[in-house]
Amino acid sequence: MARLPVYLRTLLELQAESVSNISSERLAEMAGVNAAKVRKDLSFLGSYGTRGVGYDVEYLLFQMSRELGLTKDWPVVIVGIGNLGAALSNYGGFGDRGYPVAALIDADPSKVGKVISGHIVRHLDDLPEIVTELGVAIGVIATPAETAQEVADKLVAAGVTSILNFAPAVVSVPPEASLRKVDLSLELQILSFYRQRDAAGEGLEGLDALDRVAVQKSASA
Amino acid sequence: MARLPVYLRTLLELQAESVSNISSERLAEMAGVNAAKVRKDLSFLGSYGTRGVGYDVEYLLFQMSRELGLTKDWPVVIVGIGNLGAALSNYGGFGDRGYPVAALIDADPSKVGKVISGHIVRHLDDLPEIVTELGVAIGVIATPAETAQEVADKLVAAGVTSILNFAPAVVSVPPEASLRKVDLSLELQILSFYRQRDAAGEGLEGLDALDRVAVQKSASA
DNA sequence: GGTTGTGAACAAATTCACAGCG
DNA sequence: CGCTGTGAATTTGTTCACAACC
Repeated sequence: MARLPVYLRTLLELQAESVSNISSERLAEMAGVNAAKVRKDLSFLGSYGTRGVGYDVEYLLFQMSRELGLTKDWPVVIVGIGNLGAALSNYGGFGDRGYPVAALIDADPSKVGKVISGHIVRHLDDLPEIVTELGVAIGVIATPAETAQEVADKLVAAGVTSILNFAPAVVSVPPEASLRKVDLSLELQILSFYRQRDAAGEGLEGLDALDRVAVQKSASA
Repeated sequence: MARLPVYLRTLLELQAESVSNISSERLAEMAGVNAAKVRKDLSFLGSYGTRGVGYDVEYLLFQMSRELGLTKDWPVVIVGIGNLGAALSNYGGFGDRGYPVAALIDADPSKVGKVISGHIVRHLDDLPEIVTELGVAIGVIATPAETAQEVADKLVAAGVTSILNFAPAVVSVPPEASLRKVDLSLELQILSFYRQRDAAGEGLEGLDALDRVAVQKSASA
């Protein structure tokens, strides 16, 4: 369930504020969803709430972290050290949250050996050894679109079955692997599409109330 | 419709290969979706196909670009020049696709005035003037979670009604604005969740066939 | 013959609404 | 009495299947 991480984040905020107990209603409000949905989603993990009272923040966090596999680190390898790859390797948000960058990979010999954000760039051919040595769990594809599928295949062959794809291309993986994608220009195109619609109608005629609610939904989940 | 940009990208590939005509079946295969869905989605734009023949790539591209608002540039302002903000400003993918970075903004006086990726960082207080001067259409939030809502409010107040949020926080905007979000750690958490499930079952018991198909779906759309 | 466009059938996701429990 | 957990109702999204058309 793609919404669990959102609840997790909200619960962490509550914990930081020393809130010990929370109702589905308040949690829903903070997470920006419907209360019934929160209860359905949480009941998927088991019955961790107390009727008439709500959910114990601490206990729910524990159960959820366990379920989300956050009790251990998941080393990440970034393939494709162009602008975006270099940017991601320098982005602290991964390591802080249990996804340390274990290695940087590129196929371009002129990049191999360079040090970027404290990591030596290694060659794509060494991928199998790197994965084994460093226990890589997740592969991030930041290559141009043309090579994305090839890199995905090599990641899977090397035993990396969780892949996050930033390349603007349709990539497919065998059923034993999981793939998620983030396409930045695609997000911008969707935004300018809605913007265009709004402007065209000089108001909101082009978009009905339901569409407008949809606009506010997550770009990803 | 969040799938239109995917079709657009596919059509651009076809155009590059000088393919002049395409059936919904082939287009569906390339875009990784069902053929009926392609036809439904495209018919939403109008009747641009020819029965027994297919769709004219060039003509469909023209109509789609118009619909997606890609006939003009949409200047982008990036707010929050930390690791991620700096990374995004240096990422060429925006400008290349019609979303030039018009300005960089931060609230930290020690960052204001610095030159990053060829842009002078300006102060958040100057946002209204910057938006008007440079015709900013889209705001990208790359601040910490705590300030994301405040920045969104200021963007909307300054007249920026299309916002892409990278901060790991729930941000709400008034109905006249559109918001999409990209949360990188959230994507990783979802991936490690699936990975955990796979490992737990030592096979695929924890996940049925339908779930596995869902795993391969887009992380965003 | 081949392919679109679309109503009808189906499936999934969301929301409602309330019984059951603390 | 309040809030969870969940079956039923509703809405939304997808896929099927075929008539209409080139």
